[in-house]
Amino acid sequence: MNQEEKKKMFLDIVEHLQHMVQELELQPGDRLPSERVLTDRLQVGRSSVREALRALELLGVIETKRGEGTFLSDPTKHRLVELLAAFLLRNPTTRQEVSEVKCLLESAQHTYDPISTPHMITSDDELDKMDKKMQSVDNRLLYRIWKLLAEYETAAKKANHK
Amino acid sequence: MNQEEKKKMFLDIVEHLQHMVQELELQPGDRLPSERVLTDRLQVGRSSVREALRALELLGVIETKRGEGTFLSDPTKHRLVELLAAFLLRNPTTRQEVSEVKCLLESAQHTYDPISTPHMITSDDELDKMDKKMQSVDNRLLYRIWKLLAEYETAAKKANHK
DNA sequence: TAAGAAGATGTGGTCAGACCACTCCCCTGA
DNA sequence: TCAGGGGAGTGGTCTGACCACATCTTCTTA
Repeated sequence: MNQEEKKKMFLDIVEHLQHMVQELELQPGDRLPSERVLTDRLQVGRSSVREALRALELLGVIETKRGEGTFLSDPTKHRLVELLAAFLLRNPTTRQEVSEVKCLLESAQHTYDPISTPHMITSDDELDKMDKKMQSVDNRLLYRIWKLLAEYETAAKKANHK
Repeated sequence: MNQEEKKKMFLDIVEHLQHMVQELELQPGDRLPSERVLTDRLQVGRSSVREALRALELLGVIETKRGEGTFLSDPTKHRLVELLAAFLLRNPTTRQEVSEVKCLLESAQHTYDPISTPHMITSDDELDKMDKKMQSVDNRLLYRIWKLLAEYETAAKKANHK
């Protein structure tokens, strides 16, 4: 049956906030409704609202200032990198791998060219092939980072087409 | 003065949990202490503990089962991408940066050579210069990933010398 | 004796209320 | 005019109280 109904409150609230940001077209720096207002509007306990807000804060999606309120934060301040690290570096990662990826990034300072976007991947099939190629490179860390970025790019593309 | 002290409780707890996982070498599927035990052990309110746990749950780091407990989940199942995507997608700069770094990593499949580790950085001074260079590349994501790896590398080196 | 029922215990889920610390703004009085 | 005080609003935290659910224990009964 519909055992899907039993979603957790704080997840509902996270979704609700996502929609709110989208529909009101809130910009970075804009203020969100206060915790008490949300509590009242959503008819849930304040603790549930806070659990949702704190989760988003950990992501770096929002910022809170005591005595002032909750604000949508600058998208460039997301914590993708730090959180990434917490996950990826927890897996067995050799220093060798870290050094290699680091050197690879350093090479960018010479070749960097924002204009050229060589060979954009378009089809799922193509993405699959690239995945296999990347996976075959003997550096798990490299692959994991790439994979994550690829997923992110895919998600971005979908949202854009919409 | 040290106004840095005023870190938020739930962030402290998140860190504490990260360390706990690391030091006890908990594996995916292992159970974490119950909310009440953590409350007692850390001498904080249960609500603060829950805010930290819910944040980690949103990330997919942990899973909770009512009546049973809180468990460390499979790191590959994190929900970083969907979550961040929902909020950050509309920022063209972010998207651009993701694509660029991804392409850069893809270039590795041709040039990859595990043996050559060109020009290992050794001194702090050298690291500083490289930092400035990387920072000047017009891609914040690239810089942040590099920075993180550099820090990791440094930490690993120290731990090794010790 | 063995199977089932009932209770005890422990866990996460949620809510309500109470303070605290801080920021902002308006209003008063010198 | 302007410096100061105080109220109102906001996030930060703690406590206690339930509920729903899972597991283990114990007791009852066939």
